[in-house]
Amino acid sequence: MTEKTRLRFAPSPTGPLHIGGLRTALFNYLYAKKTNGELVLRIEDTDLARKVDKSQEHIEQSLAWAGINFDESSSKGGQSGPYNQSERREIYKGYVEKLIETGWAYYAFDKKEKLDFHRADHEKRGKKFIYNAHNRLKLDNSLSMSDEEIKKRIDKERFVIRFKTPDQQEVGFKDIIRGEMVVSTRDIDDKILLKSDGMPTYHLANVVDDYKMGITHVIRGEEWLPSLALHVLLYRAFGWNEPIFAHLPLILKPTGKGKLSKRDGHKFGFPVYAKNWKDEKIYAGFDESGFLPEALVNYMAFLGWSPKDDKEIYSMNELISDFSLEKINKGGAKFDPAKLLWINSQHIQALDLMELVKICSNKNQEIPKEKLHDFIRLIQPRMDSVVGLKNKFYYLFDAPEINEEACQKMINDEIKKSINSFIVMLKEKETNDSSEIKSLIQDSAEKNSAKLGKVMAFCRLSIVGKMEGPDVSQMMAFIGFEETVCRLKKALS
RNA sequence: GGCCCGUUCGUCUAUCGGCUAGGACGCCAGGUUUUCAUCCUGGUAAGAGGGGUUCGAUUCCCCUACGGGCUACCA
Repeated sequence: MTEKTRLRFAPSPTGPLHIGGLRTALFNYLYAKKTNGELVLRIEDTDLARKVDKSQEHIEQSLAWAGINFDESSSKGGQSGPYNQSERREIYKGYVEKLIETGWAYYAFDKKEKLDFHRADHEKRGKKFIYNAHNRLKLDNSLSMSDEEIKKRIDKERFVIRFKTPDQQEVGFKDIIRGEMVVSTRDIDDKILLKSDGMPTYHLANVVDDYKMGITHVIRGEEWLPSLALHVLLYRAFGWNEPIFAHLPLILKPTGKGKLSKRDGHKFGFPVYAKNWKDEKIYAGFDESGFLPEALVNYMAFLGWSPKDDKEIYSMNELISDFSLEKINKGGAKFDPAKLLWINSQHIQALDLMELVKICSNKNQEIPKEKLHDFIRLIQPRMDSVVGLKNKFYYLFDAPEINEEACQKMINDEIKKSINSFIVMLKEKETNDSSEIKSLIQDSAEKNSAKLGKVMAFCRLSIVGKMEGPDVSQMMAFIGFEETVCRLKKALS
């Protein structure tokens, strides 16, 4: 029983990797690491028509950015390859033939139009057309044909291979998150296993690959729960032990209801992708929007999972050590951009200054390199994003517009005198040292019997244009005494 | 429509029959900083509804409501 755990993340390359997929990948990664197991990246590209160029690349880059590393994948190699399902046709073909031999599958020649008609017709009468024991003998398949006829037809006709769902049977199985479940085969149809283009459907490919790749735990989204019974039946038809299943709750839209979709990010004004995705438009990624990968990972882990205690700010390694499948909950979780931002700010605050400077350096090219270090030191406590810094703290680079009304309101004779004497002292001293500047302000306020708080406030208004920003004397030191004098004079006039 | 899954403060969640229902984000108020932010302290606010089971139900069971997922030669 000391079998090594093996997990997999198996996205389909039909577009960019969004946060739901990333969260599934993360939970697989966390559990694999937690149990000293292995993680496989498998690409489920069996639908040629829906395959999107650059998608696989985007998926791999996103995962790498988030710090989710794989032991085996198409780019990394491994013992269980190939890792793209499109390269595994022969494997599936072999297994599906076994199913035919053992009577678990059969050929079907039904035309799509005919099936569509049955479905529409049933719906009209308030019924549900289901292709299984209920009516399969009335349809165009190999179940009522001689071997000879079957051979003849598969030689010249397009066909699919369907699973022969057992009749009226209760299938029992277990999901780690939901517990025991029972489904009647009456409600399961004879799913297509092999499509007419020779490609497997998800159900077949998934089961075969999970078996062939030695997967011990399948952690995937809740949207797969309805087909779990089918998958279990497939394992049993092959005579294989099924892995342990865990179906994760869905990530929902922040407002209203429903599964968070790819378009929602655009609609609500926050990213849903790890990294930018370009097609006709550019869809923002968390990376390019100023989120730290550790922060996103931290937030995602809390969407559907919680630790034993109240700790909330986690590094990846801490997540690994505290993670457990048992603490995953059942209900869907709404995506909350405000909380993500807070977690991001917490991770930024915890960062070493040099490291933060390095990160910001790449993402804020418009800020002169020689100023970056002092700038970041100044603003770190009020950062919640690592991009758009110059825009947010523009007054540290360019003189802001003077708010005359506010200046008028605030000023009086004592303050005016204090500021003037401060200007004189500053010009004389020519200092850019913040503590020296601070004592100059104090001196000038004292000499003119002005309240230091008021003088400070007026300085702030002059430097920033409004009542925000870092410490006054530190800002003055940053913009330099000449610029400081200039802004103060402007505010006085 | 059918099948499946779910439902605790606005949001993420704790509670595994004893609850004055705890924490975090957000919001509000105060404090620290003779300035701003960080930070600290406090406040706000919840177990969908109805039946059972039980000495006792947020917790277990049933029904209803609501939400979601699936229902393709998509994954």
